[in-house]
Amino acid sequence: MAGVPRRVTIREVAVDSGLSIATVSRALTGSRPVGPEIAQRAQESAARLGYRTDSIGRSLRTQRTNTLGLVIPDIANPFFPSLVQAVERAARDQNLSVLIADAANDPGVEQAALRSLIDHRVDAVLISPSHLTASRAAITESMAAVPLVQIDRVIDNSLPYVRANQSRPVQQLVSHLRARGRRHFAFIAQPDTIATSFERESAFRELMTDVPLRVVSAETSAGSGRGAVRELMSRWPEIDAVICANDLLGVGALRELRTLGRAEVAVSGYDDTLIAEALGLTSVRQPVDELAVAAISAVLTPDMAATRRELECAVIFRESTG
Amino acid sequence: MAGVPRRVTIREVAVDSGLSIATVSRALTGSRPVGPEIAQRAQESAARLGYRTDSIGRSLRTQRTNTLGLVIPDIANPFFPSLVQAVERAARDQNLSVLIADAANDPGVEQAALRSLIDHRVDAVLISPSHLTASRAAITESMAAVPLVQIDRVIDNSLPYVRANQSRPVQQLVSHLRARGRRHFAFIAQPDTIATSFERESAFRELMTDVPLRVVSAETSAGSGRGAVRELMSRWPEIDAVICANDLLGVGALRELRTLGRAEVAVSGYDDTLIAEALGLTSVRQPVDELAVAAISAVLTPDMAATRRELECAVIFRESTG
DNA sequence: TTGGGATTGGCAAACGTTTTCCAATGGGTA
DNA sequence: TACCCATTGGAAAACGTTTGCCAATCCCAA
Repeated sequence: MAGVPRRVTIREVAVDSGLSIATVSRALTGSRPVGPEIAQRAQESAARLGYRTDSIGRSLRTQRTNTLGLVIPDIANPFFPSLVQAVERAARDQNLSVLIADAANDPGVEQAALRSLIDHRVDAVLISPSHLTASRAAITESMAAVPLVQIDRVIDNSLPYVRANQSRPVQQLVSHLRARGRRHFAFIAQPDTIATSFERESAFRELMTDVPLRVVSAETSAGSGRGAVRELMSRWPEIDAVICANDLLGVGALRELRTLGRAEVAVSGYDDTLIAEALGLTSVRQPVDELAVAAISAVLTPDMAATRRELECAVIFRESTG
Repeated sequence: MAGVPRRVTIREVAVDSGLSIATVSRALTGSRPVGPEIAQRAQESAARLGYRTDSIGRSLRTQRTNTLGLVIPDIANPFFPSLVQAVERAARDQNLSVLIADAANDPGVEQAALRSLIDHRVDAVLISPSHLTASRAAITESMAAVPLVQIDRVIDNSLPYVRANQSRPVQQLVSHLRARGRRHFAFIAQPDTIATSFERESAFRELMTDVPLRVVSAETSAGSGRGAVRELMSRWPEIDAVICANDLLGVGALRELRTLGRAEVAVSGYDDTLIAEALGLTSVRQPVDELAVAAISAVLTPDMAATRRELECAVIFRESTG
């Protein structure tokens, strides 16, 4: 194949244009005014030679990479691609690139990922921690080396974060369903080491202080959702509404209820992924774009230490809740 | 917050250990043998001071970044997160990082993404092109600057690629269904500007040369899949098997068939995403891990020009096909 | 004893850029 | 006319690393 051709350097542009390297740099970056005729000469040469600033050279000098690190707990969880997309969009608006690292739900991998990002000299890190407690060490370690903000999942309130309120949507769901006559609620939870899930479950528990509490735990998969529903319905056949900690569990619940001939039971999911829309599953949409924008601006401001933002979700009602 | 502390440089390690910079470098990278006692001194100093090699300095000198660019057409398409994951795993094994760029199904964005990756001096690029024809220009442009290989979707056979055979699974599906008594097949296609979809559709068409051909086009969404099913069933009520170009369409088809009271019709999807498993939808699993490994090794070998690999998929049969 | 080769430490030169100085020019004011 | 200041071009010094060269040392063989 071609074999990659040597890149054009700023020195060659300088020679070609008869200007000094410094002047060419200034003409191209606008870091200081240059005479109009000079500027044009520099730009023309650069264009003709096909010069593109070498980001490595620039980074070495400026000590900035214009790159953001984003650590997500599990890209296979369909919520996170949408977060990735949002962060990429928001980053592009600031002329930043995004280095994505997947923790594969493993705090060990997460720690390695953080170190790798720091080694790559990212300017800042956004992280959605994989584990409520086990992620802490790596995060505090990282904060010594790079500005960092928790996004979506937050495991430490004393550190910067940008989050969405997870309890209000649960309240809205329950009151909406009560208004429509549902009385016997159940909740299918994920492991409570997932920060957001923990908050969703807590919100549900608080709403149930005066009535029987029906909660079962599940793993993050549709199969697990089905098993959870079987358990719920056999223990409490009176159940008429099931709130799930995410969409995948919701899908499993929906399917198993149909199998059991209890399709009249209301079901809701969480995260409003494609699946929810595809199946008419009521779900909760997180404001990913706003989260991304807020997180990036947070992590770039100097007084970032003060940054704590909480945004609101929107409940999307669909057929699964009648 | 802390304000990021200045990083420890190799010079400080040299001073601390009483060795020269060159020797420290060699002791740490192993680029040339050093005496055992010297090596230990260097390593101890580095460890004590918390030295981490600055990748920018290294990259400037070596002209390598140990970073791979991965351009995907649409991260919201649930197949691609699994590809991303596979590429990340394979890259980690080679001590490479992955810079992910999402083309948002837009060749314009895709071109910008490629340029951005090249500006970031990635060592190589893997790309799953967003458009059968419109992606061409940006790709050939990029190949002049960086080794590149098409992964999964291939739009130009004359350029390096690592792909999965898309027609064989369709053949297997059809013959499996025929063996089980299905006779009247239909296909729900995606836009034929998607390379893999185009191949799936072509395979189906070839199988139908002796029998009526029933194909409708749809967009990549469950809603569109439902509409497609309505159209199919009203035109050809005899249909007893629907093959869909991806899982999302399959979900839509499944749902609409149930609505129409035609749940006995067999349905298959493609890509074997979480959704397929959740709903018991027969689907086709692509060998993402093998694709990733092959693509990376391809793009790193010098005689990459010769690289053309084709791997095989596996059909995963589930309830939706009886 | 001496010569030669292998081993290994260090100096200094890159890699490509931005930016700090300095100098030169020109214009405006006294 | 003389002086000062603002403007803008250029030389050179970083940024942190790897590596080509040279030199020193050591060991072995003749």
